[in-house]
Amino acid sequence: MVSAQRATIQDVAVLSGLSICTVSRALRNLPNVSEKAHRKVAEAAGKLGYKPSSAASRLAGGSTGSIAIIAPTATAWFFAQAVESAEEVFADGGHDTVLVSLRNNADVRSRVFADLAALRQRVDGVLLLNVDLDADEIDALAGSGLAVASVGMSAVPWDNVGIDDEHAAWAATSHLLELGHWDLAVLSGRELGGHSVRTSNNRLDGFSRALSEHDLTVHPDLVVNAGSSIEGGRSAMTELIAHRGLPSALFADCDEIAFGALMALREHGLGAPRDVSVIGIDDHPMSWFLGLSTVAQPVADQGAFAANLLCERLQNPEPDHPPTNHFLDTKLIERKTTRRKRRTDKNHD
Amino acid sequence: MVSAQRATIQDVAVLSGLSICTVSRALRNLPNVSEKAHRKVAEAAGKLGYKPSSAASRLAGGSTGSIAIIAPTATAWFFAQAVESAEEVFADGGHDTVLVSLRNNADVRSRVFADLAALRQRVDGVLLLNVDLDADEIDALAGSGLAVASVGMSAVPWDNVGIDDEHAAWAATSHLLELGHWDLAVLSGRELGGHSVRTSNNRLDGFSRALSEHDLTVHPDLVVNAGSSIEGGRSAMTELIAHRGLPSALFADCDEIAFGALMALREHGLGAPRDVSVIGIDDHPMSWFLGLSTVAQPVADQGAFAANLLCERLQNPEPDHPPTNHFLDTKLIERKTTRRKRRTDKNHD
DNA sequence: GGCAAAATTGTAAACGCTTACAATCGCTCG
DNA sequence: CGAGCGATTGTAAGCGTTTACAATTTTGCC
Repeated sequence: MVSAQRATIQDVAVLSGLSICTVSRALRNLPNVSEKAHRKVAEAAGKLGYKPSSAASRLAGGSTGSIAIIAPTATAWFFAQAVESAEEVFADGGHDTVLVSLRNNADVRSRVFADLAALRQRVDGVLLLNVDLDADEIDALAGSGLAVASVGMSAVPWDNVGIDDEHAAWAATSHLLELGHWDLAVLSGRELGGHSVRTSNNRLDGFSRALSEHDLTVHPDLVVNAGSSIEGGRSAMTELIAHRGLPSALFADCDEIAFGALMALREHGLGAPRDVSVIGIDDHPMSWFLGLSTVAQPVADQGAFAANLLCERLQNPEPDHPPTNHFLDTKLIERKTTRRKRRTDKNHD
Repeated sequence: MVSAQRATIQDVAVLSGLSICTVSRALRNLPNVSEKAHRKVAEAAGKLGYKPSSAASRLAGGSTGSIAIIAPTATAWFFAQAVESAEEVFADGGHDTVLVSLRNNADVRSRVFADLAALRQRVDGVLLLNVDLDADEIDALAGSGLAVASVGMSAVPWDNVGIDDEHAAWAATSHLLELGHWDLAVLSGRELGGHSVRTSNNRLDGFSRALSEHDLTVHPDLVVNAGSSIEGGRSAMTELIAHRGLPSALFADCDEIAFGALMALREHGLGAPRDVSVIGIDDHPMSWFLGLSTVAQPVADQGAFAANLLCERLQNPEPDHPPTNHFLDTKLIERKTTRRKRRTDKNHD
């Protein structure tokens, strides 16, 4: 079957008794190929174990056979999950996935978006994970000829899937508020190495809304940037304690930040919920163990869903049905790091 | 500078007043190009913002400009770290990185290794992360024309970097033994979806050696497979407790497994070190917080180091200096989940 | 049965690069 | 001063696809 040398479309053409051109069309399911030709080509290709050369295809203007996943970082739990699930979908669809980590670095990010033509040359599409693009970048991407889908974005001219971040944060914050806490701090992940994170901004909005519904306003001293990692949460919490003192309750942008915050508390001889109530978002596998209250979100589903959307667009590029936006459900999980504020709780002023 | 249309080598040739061929050679630093030609080409290329088309290059037999990272899974902490650090090195070296997750799945794995020619067509090299290859696969890879480097392998005909897994496990186990524990169980990650994991096998060896140095032997009932995740550790521990009862101490193949084990203990109303001493390997960011004793290893360094080795091989393929094998240091960190066995400790038989 | 239109198939020219091989250049040396 | 040689540069033939466009076959209808 499979010879030492890779079979080319030429071989398939000869074996099937058709021209290269017809073979090419049959292989890509283009119209104007007879049933019979289709069969012959399929058979010949199968017999030869033929796989098209993505290099040649790409060079001639066809598809590249690969898709880029662009993520702010690859190490955070959320991204690792989303990347893996998307990679699986891509692989099953016959696409290679090229991983582009922005490494929380503004330079890297601008370099990537500065030369979309270069990217276009190497991949057919892009899956964006929680990258906060400005209007120009959105336009550039949309007009680049690349198929695009995203996770955790909004108001973008392509398919998107995510959760309602504003709502999730609102739910988490409201939970705190309903427990009687009013001196709330946020450990936000909205800024990461010079570029902002869409979801975190939305979560911050949800946080403010919950506050204002209780006639409270968010005090700048009480929102501190924490990156999006355990370490980030730890140092942000340390900073918060040092500069501002302990709040009554804490909303962490994601569970990993919350973990870091819990660590910092422990380092100060403090704990949740005794000294502060703490809530996160994610439902990381460790959260149950730590008793962390959180808002659960389906992460792998988001990655896979968006990846599927992208694959579909790639398969039939014609039908210009408008971009869709999907929200997956989240759920408040009350565990042990949040509790009703007591009169005896320490609290300044 | 940069026109709407991408500059081709042709454009550079015209602008520099040289032939395409000379430009091509100059760009790739091949011999037999005069100093002057070099300068002219560099200048023209710079002015045009020229970037070679990887598709064309690849098709014509040149490099593809990308490197594959093959990992058993992309979600485990170790792999996410290693992938990110390697990706950074590759990106800085001008390579795209295509991520191939074996998804803990034997089928996926054999599909990948069955058609290395296909892979060769799409990437210049491969970075293997803890994939346990059999002799045939090693030969196939080594003879595929792909540049190869690996993390966590050994006895392979290409550059490798890792830690001394056998020693790390020996150190962890010896620590347990020295604390007076002799009824030891292992939560091993050596089998993952039908293919084995090199490092875990080595760690198991280290475990046995430590045991035999104390005139103990490993009992089959006491090594249970745990995959390589928190969930895996949790269910493995649950199984261990159910089928065999609590051991005196536990060596977990990695910290995540240990986390899972701690969870399972908690679910049974048990805890470490009160009811079992537990130690892992990694020094995951959460380990400090949980007081997990462990053997720390530098993960990002391993990924970056191996990636650099691979890039170097790619840059000058000629010098056939033999493959190198690098061991990075590990360090036993004694925290709170391990303690001296007491006479009052529960223990069957 | 014959003709136009529609459907199918084939021809050949890109796509942008690498690389044998040929051509040229500049020297050295007898 | 010219042959001869090595260093440099150029020519042109691929690499394996895609895709206008042309050629051919089939189909529908009168």
